[in-house]
Amino acid sequence: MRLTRYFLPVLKENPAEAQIVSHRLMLRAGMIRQASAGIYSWLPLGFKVLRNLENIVHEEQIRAGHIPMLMPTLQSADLWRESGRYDAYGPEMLRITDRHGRDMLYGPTNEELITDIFRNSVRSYKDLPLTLYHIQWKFRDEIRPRFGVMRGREFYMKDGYNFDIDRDSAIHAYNRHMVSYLRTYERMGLKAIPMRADSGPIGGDDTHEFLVLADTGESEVFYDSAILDLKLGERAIDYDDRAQCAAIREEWTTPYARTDETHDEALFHQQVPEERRRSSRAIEVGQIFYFGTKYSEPMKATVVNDKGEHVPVHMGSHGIGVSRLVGALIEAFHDDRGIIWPESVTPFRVGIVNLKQGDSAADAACESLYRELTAAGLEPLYDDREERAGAKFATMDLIGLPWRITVGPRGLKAGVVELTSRKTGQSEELKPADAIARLGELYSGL
RNA sequence: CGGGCUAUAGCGCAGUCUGGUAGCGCGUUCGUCUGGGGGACGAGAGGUCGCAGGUUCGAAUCCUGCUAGCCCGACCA
Repeated sequence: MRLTRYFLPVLKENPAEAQIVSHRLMLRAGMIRQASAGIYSWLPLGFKVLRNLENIVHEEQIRAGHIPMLMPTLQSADLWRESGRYDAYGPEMLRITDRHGRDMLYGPTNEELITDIFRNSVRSYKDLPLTLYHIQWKFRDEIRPRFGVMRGREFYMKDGYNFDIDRDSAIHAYNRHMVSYLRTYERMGLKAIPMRADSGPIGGDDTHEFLVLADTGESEVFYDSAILDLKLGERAIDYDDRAQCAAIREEWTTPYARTDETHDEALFHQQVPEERRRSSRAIEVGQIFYFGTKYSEPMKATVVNDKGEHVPVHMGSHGIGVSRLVGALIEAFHDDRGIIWPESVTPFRVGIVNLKQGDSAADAACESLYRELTAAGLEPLYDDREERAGAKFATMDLIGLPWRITVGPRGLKAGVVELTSRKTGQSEELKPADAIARLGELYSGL
């Protein structure tokens, strides 16, 4: 993409309403604009990041054997009356009446709808296990939206629902989700810690939240620093292997890690030596639940088991806040000049800065780099504006592309361009072809 | 929902107390010079002063009502 043909309305000054760094940077980098309280338009740059995150989530869900679908944002109140949550959910649920006077709602979550779909189509235990998910906009009419997309009223969320014949099988689904979530966050470059949590209005017995440590987080957390060393890395995972998934859950949930809701100071001291005790702020980016037959019983979602008996299915639900993750990533990866995207989620893989627009050698070198990077799938953003070097650098630093190729007459005389890491600020001078090859290596596997 | 605050050009703000030609910085447009970290000079464009009503010869400014947004708290992916 050429910057002169893109839509990137960056701001030099901080908008007054933005208090925390991710909100400020998303506004300044032209990623979002507020439409009303807690509701945002996603401008092209922000939309690209959102899509990248969504793709990672899809890939990891599908890898775990979960099946994508799409449910509507608007739902009928009838199903919610059936589960008893129409009244229980309270004013946080946005209620709407259609022209016929029917009660509708903008879905804050989808347990009822998915359970309805399931019970109308699945009859036999032979169709289980089944995990369906979708990524869809949700609306929760928060009392006080804030922090930009981290705490919006409208938000984009992956929510999935597993249906299993018995508790053991549903617990495997729970463990499998934990593993796939760990992998998802790891791919985004994030360290997300599963913590024992409260189940809240969704209800259930077993639940973990995934938290990313950040000073601006809304939750207070307590954990054993040893958990920070855990990594899935490249290990082969068989999502059908119950023992392996259970072992990974064990590995990640053995070290003490709890939110303030479930924190037990005495237990914390008993289990964790003082030098490894940590407390911090953190951002919740996902949660998994096992809730057994809480919805299947009232909504009569049953299957026939191998003995010919009708039994309610065991369910769980699992969510990843995709739009919130954009904010969480920025909270985790930024400096005083702007955002620093991990390679796996960056909106463009490399920025090309032409230091002297209009200089025939510089222009030609940039055009050729632009063509070749594009052809190599290394999606570049070419700053071809008539701006001075400083302004171009400032823009690149702000929007946070991990790599930058700087092209100027001075270097071109020696036949080199400069490849710079946004993260470290370190540069190396390379021939253009070598810079492209180097970027190919840096992005291999992504 | 309790407490605090804000609303004036795309963004950041002054002007409101004490009513009288709507301003500044950044951005933006055109031109010239510049050219390796938000450059300089010159010339422009851009505003129903959140909305409605009232007081007044005259309202961004005073009065009344409303709306929207932000911050702290309780609540939440």
